[in-house]
Amino acid sequence: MIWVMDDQPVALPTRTERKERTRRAILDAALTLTEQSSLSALSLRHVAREVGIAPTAFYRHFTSAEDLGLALVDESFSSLRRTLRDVRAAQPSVGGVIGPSVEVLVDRVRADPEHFGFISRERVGGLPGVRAAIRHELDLFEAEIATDFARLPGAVHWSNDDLRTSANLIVVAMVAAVERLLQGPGTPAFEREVARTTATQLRMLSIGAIQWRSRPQDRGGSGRLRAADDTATS
Amino acid sequence: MIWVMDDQPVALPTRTERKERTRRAILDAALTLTEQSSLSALSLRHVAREVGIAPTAFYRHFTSAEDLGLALVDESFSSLRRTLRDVRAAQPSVGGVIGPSVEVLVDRVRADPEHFGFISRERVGGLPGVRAAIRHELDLFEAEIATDFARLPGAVHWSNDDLRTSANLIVVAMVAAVERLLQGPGTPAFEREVARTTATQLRMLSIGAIQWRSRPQDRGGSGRLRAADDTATS
DNA sequence: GGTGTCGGTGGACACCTGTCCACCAACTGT
DNA sequence: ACAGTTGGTGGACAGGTGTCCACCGACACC
Repeated sequence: MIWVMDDQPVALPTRTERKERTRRAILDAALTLTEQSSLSALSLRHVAREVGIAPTAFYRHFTSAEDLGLALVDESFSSLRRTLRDVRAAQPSVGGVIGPSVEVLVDRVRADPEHFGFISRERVGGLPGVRAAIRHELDLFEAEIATDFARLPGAVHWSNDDLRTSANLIVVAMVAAVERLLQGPGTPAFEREVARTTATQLRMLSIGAIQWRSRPQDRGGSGRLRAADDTATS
Repeated sequence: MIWVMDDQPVALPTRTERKERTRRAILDAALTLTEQSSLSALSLRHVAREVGIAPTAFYRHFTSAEDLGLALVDESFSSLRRTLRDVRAAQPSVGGVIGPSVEVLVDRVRADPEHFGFISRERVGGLPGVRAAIRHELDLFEAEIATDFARLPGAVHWSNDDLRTSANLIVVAMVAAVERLLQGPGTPAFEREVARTTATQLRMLSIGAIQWRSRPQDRGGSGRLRAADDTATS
């Protein structure tokens, strides 16, 4: 590998710097190469060719494709996790946090579609270890949302089960929003439409969750199915 | 290929029957072989070996792997579509349809996890044609649910946008339920837990959707973001 | 009863795959 | 200044891949 800048060889950076650089190049190459397929179908030789190194040099950085995948999962979530935590911390109310959260999510997806595409693809059907890592991250996120709910005034009477159940659907809706963003056209109008739809869904859900939990017979999370199935009609 | 039954050669079935039989065998083999990976990573030779035919014989039945995938999509949805339609037709109310629908879904997934696994894996990141076919099926389903909503008394005032938005989240929640069923342990207790959670989510959502739509300022689906973001708090 | 259709065969083609190995050159710490 | 660590090389290996081709033999139809 030759290091040039402005067509002139530059002072060679330190060894660890160079290693970090090729590591990044491998991660980026893997990200672009899995754009149209999945990590399990990723060819190690393709990555090497894209990066410009010999195939075996890959093993100097990652022990396996799964190892690479785990690094990508970590990378993908770290920035989003931080950003969303900031947003939620700045907003005291559930209703107030929905708009900004969705906006942040849409912004992040636009800024870095490769990482989100990778996550949404490997979330199902990828290598088991990678899949588990993604599920763990989403579970953490779900738990954080449930904690937010629990902090609301009057939340002391809500069961943990129902907290997790509603938080789960929120995460599911956000994942679905990301998938819609990635599969649809990248136009600003489409992004706005998805943001609007998702925000509406989350608001519907929080309204319903609050009404639902305020029913006395549902406190305690006993697991019993509701006797009256048609409470939501008319 | 040799046709035997009870260790005795039987009367050979007609040619079209035999063709249909190997076609089925190919579909089944593809289904079991993609269980751990994705269709795009499916080896045509593996399928042939599993079925017990020469690799090239595959082309007598399908022109490509994508062709095979489309057949599997069709197969996967046809039975579920029929069953769910029957359930919804038999129940006049939204709340009343939730329990049976979830039960039917769980039953179908238990009865045929391979097909549902295939769908949930190929829904994202698979071959583009297959992905599009799955999305189309889910869109149809979403439209049917929206139509059901529209038939409810008082629904004339609801905007089409909001109908689709809530129907979309219902489909999303059901897809997520299927994924949870497939990734978790197949125990009856777990299945009951998922069914209970999903039913709760759908009920929360329908309650919220009804409350949401009854607000005058939200009729018409103009696309304007709500001015008051914290309507759902306290 | 003869003829043509058709599901299936098996070999060959050119290419791609992950991983092992010995080797190298240059950066690093002493 | 030297020895050791280390990122990267390139060839070789034993397989695996999709697809083309000529060919076969039995069922289907006139």
